Amino acid sequence: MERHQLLFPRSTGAMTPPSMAFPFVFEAGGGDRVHNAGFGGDLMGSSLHGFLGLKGAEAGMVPRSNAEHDVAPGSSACESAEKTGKRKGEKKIRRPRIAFQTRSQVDILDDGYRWRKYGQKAVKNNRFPRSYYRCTHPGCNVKKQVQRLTKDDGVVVTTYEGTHTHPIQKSTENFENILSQMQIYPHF
DNA sequence: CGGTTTTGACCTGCGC
DNA sequence: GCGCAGGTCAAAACCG
Repeated sequence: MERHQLLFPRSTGAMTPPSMAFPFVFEAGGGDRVHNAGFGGDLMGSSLHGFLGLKGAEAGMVPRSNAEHDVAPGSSACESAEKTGKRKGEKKIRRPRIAFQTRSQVDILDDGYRWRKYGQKAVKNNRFPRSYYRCTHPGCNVKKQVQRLTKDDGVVVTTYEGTHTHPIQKSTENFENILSQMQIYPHF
């Protein structure tokens, strides 16, 4: 698999079938600098309603078998507990996840939220480590994973998990440029 | 000095 | 049951 799948969880309540997933690649700034891109804000209200909002979404999981050796969503999310001190005995909470690719020289695209890195891990079948970030806003448990593709180190896969419970924290006007350059691949 | 990053250890789920 | 791989914690280091 080359392209990562972007999942738009629907409100149907049914598990989103893999066929609904489509790769989602946008390229920004000719691959030069992307770090001023920002999500959220107007984005949610216009072009991609619910992109990071994911209101009421539930599914968004890709079956492990579908992901094979690919990055992000295949990783079956152990994300077990909410890490409030204990890890065991809690049920699995599956949050909506969105994964997409960007072509960028930098790993971190600035989506307008503040993120704190809490881990980095080498993953199999990938030369590049995966980085784990959490939204620093109090009470907001949104996480994201960032990983560069082995096959194309110009491509960064970002996986968002969860819903921001607060407004975006800084201007996202740059991101609209990204959106306008966004490329959606209807098949993969 | 407060917030962020780094990094090794630890925990959990899954496949064999 | 065991080992592997992925995800998270937490202390120390780093930086503005």
